[in-house]
Amino acid sequence: MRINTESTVPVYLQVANEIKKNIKDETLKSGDMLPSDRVYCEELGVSHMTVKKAIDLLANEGLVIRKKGVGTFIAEPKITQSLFTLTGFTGDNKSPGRETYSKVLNFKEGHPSADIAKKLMITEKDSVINLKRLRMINDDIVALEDAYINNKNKRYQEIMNHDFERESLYQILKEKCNVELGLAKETIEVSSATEEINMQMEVPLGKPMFYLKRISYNIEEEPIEYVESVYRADKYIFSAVLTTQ
Amino acid sequence: MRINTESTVPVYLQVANEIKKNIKDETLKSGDMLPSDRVYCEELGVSHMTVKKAIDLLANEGLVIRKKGVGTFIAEPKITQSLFTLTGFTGDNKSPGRETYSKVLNFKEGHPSADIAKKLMITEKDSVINLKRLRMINDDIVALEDAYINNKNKRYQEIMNHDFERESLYQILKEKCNVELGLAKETIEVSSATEEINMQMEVPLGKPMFYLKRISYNIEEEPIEYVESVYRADKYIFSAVLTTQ
DNA sequence: TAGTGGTCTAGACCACGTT
DNA sequence: ACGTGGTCTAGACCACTAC
Repeated sequence: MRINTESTVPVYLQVANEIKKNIKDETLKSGDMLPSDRVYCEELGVSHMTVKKAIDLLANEGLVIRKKGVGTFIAEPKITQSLFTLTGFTGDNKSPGRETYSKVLNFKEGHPSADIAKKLMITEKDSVINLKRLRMINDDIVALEDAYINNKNKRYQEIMNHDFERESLYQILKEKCNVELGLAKETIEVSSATEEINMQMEVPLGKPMFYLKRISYNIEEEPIEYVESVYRADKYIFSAVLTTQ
Repeated sequence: MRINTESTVPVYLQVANEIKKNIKDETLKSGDMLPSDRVYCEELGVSHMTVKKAIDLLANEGLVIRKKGVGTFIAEPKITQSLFTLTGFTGDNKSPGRETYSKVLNFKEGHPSADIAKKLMITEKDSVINLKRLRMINDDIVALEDAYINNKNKRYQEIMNHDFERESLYQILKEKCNVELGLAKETIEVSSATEEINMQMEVPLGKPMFYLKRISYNIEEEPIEYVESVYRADKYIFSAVLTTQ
């Protein structure tokens, strides 16, 4: 690997591109540890900050994973998840060699904020159930899901009797609450990891993340659920099937 | 604005959060110019690199726009585009006060690469039409679209007679080539701006971008078009309507 | 010419995980 | 204790834009 200091291409980009090539060539393979930042510094005659900027770029793209105090590793390929089915996380990711589970961070019944009430088309005096879960695949935290279920007239109180580390919310809604979900409206944008996300998802501050918002409706077109989710953009590819209508 | 050097929260994040607050408070409004990096340095007693890191974070989220040699400005709200309709860019963004147009970067008939041929289910000897366009909204470049149209047996040769700075590809396919599009399969991921994107879209290197890939099929389920697009993640929100099937 | 953001350095210190 | 990545500095130089 050589650096061309005459080039108009910034040094950090030249470094990033070289490492990218090695990943595509499979000179560096999934799981391999990269030489440390300091090694690159000496080898290329470049400063620490410049090497860091190069490798951080790759980390943001999900090509590489940085572990503080350990090293930098070539990442596994991204996970593809369908946007198009309402089966939720558990259903979407059931495939061999991939174990999915959840960690419940918050689970309680209460009253909605003005914002949530509006989205569920209920009042602030009605009941909602908040279920906040970390979503894991093979011990990696890949998403944080914060769901608010429209529990007007306590009709879905049954939900509180279940354990959502093991059970699927959609399945309980369907089988125990007789909810037939119709459609859902979703938005997807990119933002960077906040302090809260940094703490709870163990993701570096400022890393680009997918932010999804979804309102799910039953077949009577009544809003049942509002969810805000954050997915790791370095691990996820979303897929969708579009129609001409 | 004050910096707490005792805090475990990095200085650059404290700076970013303070500016974020000012944007949400509307102390700083859409279009306003921020104080320059150097002003923040002096005011906060912090180095250039640290201030830059803070403001770059906001730029990556699309809250702020940096213009070299000019200054940093509060951004307009993001644009929402539906994933769910196959009407394409022109159709999606037709709304009052928003003028959309395209700049053609490449438009020619030829033979596909092995990769493109496979996706269109044709051979490398068949004909494809490549149409590469910059997509603009009110003079801003918001996307780069690189489309390959399956022109096997030269059946859609008519396409070459049109001007796609003005006309819509989907409309020509429908009206002039009698193509009835059925469904399309799309994937969405996040990656960072390459050198090519930096040059053609006038976007800073390494900025997170949406990368979309789409294969569109006619109602006989024959692949008609393969498109790779790059959208500015700081300007776009995608929306979709999901069904239980 | 003056001011802006973008890149880069050489060195410092920290927090973390492994040994 | 050692090596890792993460943060920060003080200063340098560049390319770009506006005046």
